[in-house]
Amino acid sequence: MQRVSLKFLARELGIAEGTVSRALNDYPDISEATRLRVKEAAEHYGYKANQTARRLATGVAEAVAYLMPANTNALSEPFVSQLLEGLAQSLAKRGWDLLVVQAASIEEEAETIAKLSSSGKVSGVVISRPYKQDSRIDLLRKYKMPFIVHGRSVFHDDYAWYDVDSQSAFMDAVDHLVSLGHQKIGFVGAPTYYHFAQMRLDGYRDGLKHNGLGFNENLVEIAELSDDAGERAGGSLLRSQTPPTAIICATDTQAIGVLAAIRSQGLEPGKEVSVIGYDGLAFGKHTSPPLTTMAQPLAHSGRQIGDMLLAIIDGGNPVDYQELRSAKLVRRMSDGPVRPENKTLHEEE
Amino acid sequence: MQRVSLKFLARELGIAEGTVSRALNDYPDISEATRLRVKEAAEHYGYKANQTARRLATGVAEAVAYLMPANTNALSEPFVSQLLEGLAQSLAKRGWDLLVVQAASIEEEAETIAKLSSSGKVSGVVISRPYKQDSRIDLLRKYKMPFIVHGRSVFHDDYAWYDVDSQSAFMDAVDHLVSLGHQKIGFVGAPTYYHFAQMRLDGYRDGLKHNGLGFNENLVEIAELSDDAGERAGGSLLRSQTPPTAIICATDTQAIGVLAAIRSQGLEPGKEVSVIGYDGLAFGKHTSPPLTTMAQPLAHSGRQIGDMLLAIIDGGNPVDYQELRSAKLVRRMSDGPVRPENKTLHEEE
DNA sequence: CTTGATTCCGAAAGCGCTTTCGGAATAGCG
DNA sequence: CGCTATTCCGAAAGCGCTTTCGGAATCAAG
Repeated sequence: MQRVSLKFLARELGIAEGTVSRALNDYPDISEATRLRVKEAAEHYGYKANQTARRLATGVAEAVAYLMPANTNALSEPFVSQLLEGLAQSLAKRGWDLLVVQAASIEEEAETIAKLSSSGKVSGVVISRPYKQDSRIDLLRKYKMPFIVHGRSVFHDDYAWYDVDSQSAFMDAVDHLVSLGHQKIGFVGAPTYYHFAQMRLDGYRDGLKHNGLGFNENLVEIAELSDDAGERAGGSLLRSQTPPTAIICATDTQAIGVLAAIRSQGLEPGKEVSVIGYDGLAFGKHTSPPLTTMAQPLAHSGRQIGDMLLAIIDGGNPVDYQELRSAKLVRRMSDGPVRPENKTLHEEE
Repeated sequence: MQRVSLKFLARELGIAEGTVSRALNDYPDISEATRLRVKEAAEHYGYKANQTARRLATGVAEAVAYLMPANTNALSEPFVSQLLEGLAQSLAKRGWDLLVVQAASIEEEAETIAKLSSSGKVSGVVISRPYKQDSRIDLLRKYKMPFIVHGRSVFHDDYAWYDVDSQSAFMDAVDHLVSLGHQKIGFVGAPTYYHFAQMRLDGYRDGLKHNGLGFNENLVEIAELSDDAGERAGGSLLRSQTPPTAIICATDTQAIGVLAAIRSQGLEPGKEVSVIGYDGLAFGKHTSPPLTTMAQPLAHSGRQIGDMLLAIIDGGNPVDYQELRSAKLVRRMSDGPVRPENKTLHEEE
């Protein structure tokens, strides 16, 4: 495959291989004249350094890995392709590669990371959606592998991360609902081994307290990250003795399930029961009704994360690379003022 | 990073490096005894071959690349993460890597491919959504790089591909609509430089003919692959002199735009105007009304594609790896029997 | 013109693995 | 027991590149 090698170029130019290499890499001990000569020849013959050989010689992998979340489902992970896109772009500026690796299961993630760092095929990794205590983080640290976490774990002081402040986002969501007159605000959360889930729950509690509302555990349900799970959780909230007039969900995916649950109770989401999601997923525009959500700015997060990782690989101190963005409310149609006590169905368009 | 090397193992065991290597790789000229001894030691010390070195020595990259579609948008490409997931799984069985590469623009795709094959860092590539004449395919062929196409181009006899028969899917969609009494069936297509777009359009025409219906070019609109574009296209169809009573869309993403267009004309999708999408995207369950669609079986397409690619890299004849799946109608709520001439609005729940 | 400092390049030693080749040790045969 | 097959392993040559080291050639300075 590799037609023109260093050796070929060297022979062609009548100079030593090492010289060609140094010329190409702008070593200062090469005269301007031969540097030019070499570069021209390289251009002319279409020389591309064999990356594998270079890697072996230099010991730098020129590649980073993205650890795919173990059990993804298309509905809940639209962020993956965006993230990848941004990452790839960021790395491309340096000619580095992006590897996508996936552990077969949670248990194998440790092994996957071990293999990744001992094989030396990447010089950095990024992981998504950490748990409260994430063994992946410990491992990465132990192996001294540069990494950045897309999200945060409980103790996040000593590594690099990029996260959105979902805690205050959920406070904002509560504030918003309270300003609409809601008092009984339900919460559909995610499994709290995810730290983001804990933070969102905390944000919900904080919001309640901040508005002088009490925390009522009958008003919260924990559900998996799927529309179906959201629907079940929403249903049981609605069927409780004191059903909420508004429900905040940890993710948009769950929220659309809640929308369905509300409808199946014969209630109208956005009118009789408000719901607010989190993520700002594009398809929320097309749900029924369109989903009000706390949108996170995932536009260029991939690129951002890539740049941060590169900086750390270059020797930057991970602690200097901790970035907290904030989400903002995008109102669509699933939230509205609280209704009078006596619930009525289907009375108006 | 790499603590234990071949050399280390060899010294530890008091045998030659080459012997260790051959033992590990199950060469027949190694006695069972030493093979065991070596493997145990490897296990014990946690030896992992340095992949870079191995690649350089063997000349096989042990990696394949996925060429990300140039301008993705989260709504239209939920398939990417699924595909990647399957690909990664398939490759993992062999310990190979999955690279994700993205060309900055269409123009640079050629260069990207050239670089990919001359750098020797991958032994195969997969591309998605080919054009009718796709220069990427020509290039890949020219470089003798094993590849598989996710989709097909016009001339698809001599390379490997995995595709869904959208042409007959669209015939089926027309059949279905006709059986519901529809005669004026509109079509929102995709730009026909995509071959899939052409095939879907053809399928639509075939379906019309098959049902004795004439092709009326006023009933077809071509739109980009986005919800907004779909909405515009749907709107102009609806505002024409002979508005369709049903609209088939080349993609689900466009279809949800069409749903919106119908509503904004004061019409009720699924009742007054039927719409059928294509893709079977999960979020179609949550649109309003839930989207009827021709679902493609993308469940394990990634794994399938990975296996095919591996087979070709192993020397398989690409022509033997052409796989055509079929899509099937999943009825949700956006299709229904044709309404009487005089359109009435909002008359029933 | 000699000497010491510079500039520039060739030679060679790796990086960690694979693979070929040849030969020592062992086995099989007459 | 001598001879040819086998079995098994050590040695060494790469893979294509980087990087160190030293020396030839050029320069500046005395």
